[in-house]
Amino acid sequence: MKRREINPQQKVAQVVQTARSLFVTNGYHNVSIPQIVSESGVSIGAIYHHFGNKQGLAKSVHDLTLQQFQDWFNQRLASCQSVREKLRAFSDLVLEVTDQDPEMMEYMLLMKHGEFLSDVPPICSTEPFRQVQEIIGAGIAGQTLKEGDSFLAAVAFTGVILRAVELRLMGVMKQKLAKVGDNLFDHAWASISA
Amino acid sequence: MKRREINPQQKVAQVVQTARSLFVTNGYHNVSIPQIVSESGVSIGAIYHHFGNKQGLAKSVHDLTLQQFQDWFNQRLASCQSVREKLRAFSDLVLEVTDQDPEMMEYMLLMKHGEFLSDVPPICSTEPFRQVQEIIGAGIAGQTLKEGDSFLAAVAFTGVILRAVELRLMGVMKQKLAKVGDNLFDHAWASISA
DNA sequence: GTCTATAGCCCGATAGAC
DNA sequence: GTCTATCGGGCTATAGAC
Repeated sequence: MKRREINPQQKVAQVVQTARSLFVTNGYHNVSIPQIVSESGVSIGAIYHHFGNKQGLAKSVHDLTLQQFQDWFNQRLASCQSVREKLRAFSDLVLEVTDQDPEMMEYMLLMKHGEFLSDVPPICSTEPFRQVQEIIGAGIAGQTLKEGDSFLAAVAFTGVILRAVELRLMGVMKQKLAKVGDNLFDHAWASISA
Repeated sequence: MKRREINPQQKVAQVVQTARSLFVTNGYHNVSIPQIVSESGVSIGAIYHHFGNKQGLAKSVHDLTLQQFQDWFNQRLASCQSVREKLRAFSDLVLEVTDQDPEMMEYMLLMKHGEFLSDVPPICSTEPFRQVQEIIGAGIAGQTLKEGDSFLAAVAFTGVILRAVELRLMGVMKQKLAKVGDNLFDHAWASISA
């Protein structure tokens, strides 16, 4: 886990990863720089050199995390045709990430970014969620989906999926989400299909 | 707002209310006792006398808030017969509280209580949510609702409603929830009905 | 029960050697 | 670029008068 680093880029990456993990587990304000120093193995001087201050570090964590999720989503969307396939791709991605890298999902879904970062929009008004609404809007226009407001339909669809993710992250749901993916998607689809 | 208090009970209540408001707006760790002192008009000595420490104050805020929500829910349930009526009562209560006392709803839904209170179960494994699952379980047994796991169905139903609440609280949704209550309930109901 | 004053701690950030 | 040592500030909690 803590292999010796010589490359400055790897040191930076190590700090970012440690920081996200600690932020998610303990909350931003419960994490001190000295703590990040001891868990990452990078000195306080180096951290301030690279990130300026604690908030700068948080911004890096934020940007890198969101960018990665968006890249993954676009990658999967590329091989989808129908509205149903595209929404399924969203659902699958979210559930898989939750199972395999819960800290990433917890960072995106459960942290109150506004408490420590100013001028970041809520995650859910971010590109991937805009895309989901667009897909659903197209489905309504094409009469695959029930008529009505596309924003509300997107709320309903993502609500079913993301609620399960939240409950899983909070430890209320015991089983892996992969096991209930089909079932969950059926509910989500039923909430919006024509 | 800040009328002079003589009754100690009112002082306590004043502190609790101020504290919840500040916790919700700024986050627990961004709120200092001196800040609560100046906004509530109650001295630091009195606060420590009544609540022991900052966490004791947080515990009072937590218990009082949850108790109030549960009382309201039980009150409304009492006059409902069918599964659909009961679930509608849940939906209506949640949406109304969000419109009328968003701070209360934000406290319940959006705060990470585990970060500052130990040994509190997540809100969603709390009595009202247990009741919703029970109602849905009965609906499945009575074939009003689609067959399947009652926990997952409860996730789906509450997901649709609570996602809308979250988005409203985060400022992503602009309109009052009362305006979209019917629509939202239709989506939520569609996700689980037979 | 309520107040003021302050102790004691830990944090974020900086300075400056290497 | 990276490090250690340290400053200044704001916090929680306590002490003790009223």
